[in-house]
Amino acid sequence: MARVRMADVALAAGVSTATVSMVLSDDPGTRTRISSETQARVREAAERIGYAPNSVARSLRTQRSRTVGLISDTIVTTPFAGRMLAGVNDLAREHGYLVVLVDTDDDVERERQAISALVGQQVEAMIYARMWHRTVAAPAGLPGSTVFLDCRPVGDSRPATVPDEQAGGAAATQELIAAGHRRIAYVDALQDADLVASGLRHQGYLSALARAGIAADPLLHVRGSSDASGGRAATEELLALPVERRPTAIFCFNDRMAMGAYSAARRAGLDIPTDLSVVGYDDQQLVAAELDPPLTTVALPHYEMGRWAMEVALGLREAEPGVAFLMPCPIIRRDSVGPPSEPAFT
Amino acid sequence: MARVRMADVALAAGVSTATVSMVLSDDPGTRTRISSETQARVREAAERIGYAPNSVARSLRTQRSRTVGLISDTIVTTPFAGRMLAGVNDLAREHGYLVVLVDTDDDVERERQAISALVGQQVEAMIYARMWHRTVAAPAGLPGSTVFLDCRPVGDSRPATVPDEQAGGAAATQELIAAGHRRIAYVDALQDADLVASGLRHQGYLSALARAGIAADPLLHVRGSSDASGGRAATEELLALPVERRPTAIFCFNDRMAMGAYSAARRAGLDIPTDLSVVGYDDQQLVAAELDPPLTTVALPHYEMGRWAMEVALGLREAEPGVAFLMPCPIIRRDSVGPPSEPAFT
DNA sequence: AACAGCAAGTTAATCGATTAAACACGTCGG
DNA sequence: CCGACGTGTTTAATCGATTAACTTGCTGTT
Repeated sequence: MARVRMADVALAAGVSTATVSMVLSDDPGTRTRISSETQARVREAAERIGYAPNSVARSLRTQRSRTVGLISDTIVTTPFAGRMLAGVNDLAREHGYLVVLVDTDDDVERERQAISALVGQQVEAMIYARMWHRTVAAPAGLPGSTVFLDCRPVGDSRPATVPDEQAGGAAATQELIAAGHRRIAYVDALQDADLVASGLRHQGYLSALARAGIAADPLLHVRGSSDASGGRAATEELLALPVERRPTAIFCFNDRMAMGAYSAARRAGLDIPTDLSVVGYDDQQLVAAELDPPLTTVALPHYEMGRWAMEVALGLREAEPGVAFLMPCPIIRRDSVGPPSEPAFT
Repeated sequence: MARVRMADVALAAGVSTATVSMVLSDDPGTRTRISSETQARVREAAERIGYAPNSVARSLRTQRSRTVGLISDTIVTTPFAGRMLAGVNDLAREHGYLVVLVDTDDDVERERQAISALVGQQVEAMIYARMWHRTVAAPAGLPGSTVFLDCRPVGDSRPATVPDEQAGGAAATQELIAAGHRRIAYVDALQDADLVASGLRHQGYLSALARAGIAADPLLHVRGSSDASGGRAATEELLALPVERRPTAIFCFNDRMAMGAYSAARRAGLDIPTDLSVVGYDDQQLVAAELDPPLTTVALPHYEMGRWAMEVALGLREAEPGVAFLMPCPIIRRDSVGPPSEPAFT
């Protein structure tokens, strides 16, 4: 079961390995032309004895591995990972690259090991991905050709891309304003310096309100843990407000909190969207679309960010140095937004 | 920015590259012993000039790449992928292996390319994963060391692992029987030859019923599309039954269908678990636990299957040839199961 | 004195492909 | 008839590490 080498093909075709190499890597750059007769003989022989090139040897010789390394903190807990990976992977495949994946589980020592393992593998580029939008201190040892995905490296001018959370927050809020709402709550996550998304979405919310000439009511900015139970508790707090201060619409930090808002509304006997409109964030797979009614939400552009990172990594696209590329977050309209039940007057 | 090679270390330490190689790969198998003085000098030099081994060259020489290939159909659409990948990846890391990931998007031509690319990369083993439990015709070109993950190759004796769906279906049903239910429905997916899980879970359901001496009522086996809307429609069908034939508990093919069952129950004014008990399947991340009330379900052992496949691939575990290893599906108890509202009499 | 035995290294072949440079053999213009 | 040139192919160096086989210089034994 010994693998068939180029030398075997050369032997079978009665030529030298140089000829075989030139024939099989048939780019026009091959200096000299091989007679088409010889070419045919070589190809036939290669086919017949089942030759498959050894890319390890090729990589060593050419110093090009056609491989990129992807370092991520956790592929495990987030369903977004898939979309990001898919973006990276699709682009890699389209250009004949292979992706070597390492998950560090957010452990600094593992990260160090992963980086040196990938550098040792001669990866041509590296993508450093976080599964939640964060600012990070770029770890040592990352090559110059590193691209940061879903994180901003501090004091580092290498390319990076993150979602445009602020525009997304504004779009979500605008969606509610456009439906006629004036009392719009923001159900935020708990304060966390690492969770940059929370603050940015809030800024988007405030700016959309300001643009529409609506004064922000601090009572309508509530917080909870960023899961269904937190969203439910925060929403219950809002619904306990005296009726004239109560929101007619809420924008939730994420889809899981929106699930909680659905529960709270249901328990209060409120129908969505008749009595309360809800907008989420993330467009979580198998969740947002499956809620009853399906949730209007803002999508996190993971697939697009993955592609972008890979394009930059492969040098197919220039990135402005020093600033993270803000990827737009499109709003996904479903059925959880309607006009306010009592028309809003100024 | 030229990479530092072993020759540079040798020069810096005043020894030959052979010595450097022996020192740095410090396994006891190194035939001759190098004086500890020289060892120290080599290590110091390597450290000082920042030597990192070139694993491409090493792989070429040793014919061992310490790399395994993972071929999957779709990492994109399923949130399970992460758990499977995590299992594969954790084990790889623990043993110093790297994972090269290729997603074929279920395209035969891409699959062919992926296989030959991985073989060319000299991967030491290959894992062929499907994201949904299926039977597959093993594609040509896969090396003997391939392990099948979440799929059964037909007429192939290479190792494979799939979830023990039948035992899982029985466990879910048993959970409801133990709570006192006798009229237990199975909300199944639509018939689909490829979806082996559906039939197996149904068999488990039937056997648990039989074991408890409960006659299966064909009216209680309904089907719908395998998402929330299908689950909802199927559940509505069940709730439209005359009260004495109506189920007091339902076992859903998956968690998304269970979400639909929740909607249907809610709209019918039924409380879960007081008026209706529900058990799901999959333990879908960020879904099952976030429902209100949190859903009791059967977990798909993706992480464990990923580890198992990698253990077998690395030769750390023997697999019985010709039969797929059935990985147990543990039941995850949450709050959607309670006693039937009217005590069940025989 | 002769030599076995060992410790501590070194030399050089090797893995499988790529590629610059050399070579062999026409052919053609002057 | 000679050299210049073109065409088609081969030779051999190279990528960076590993490792079998060999060298060198001692020590200890008979």
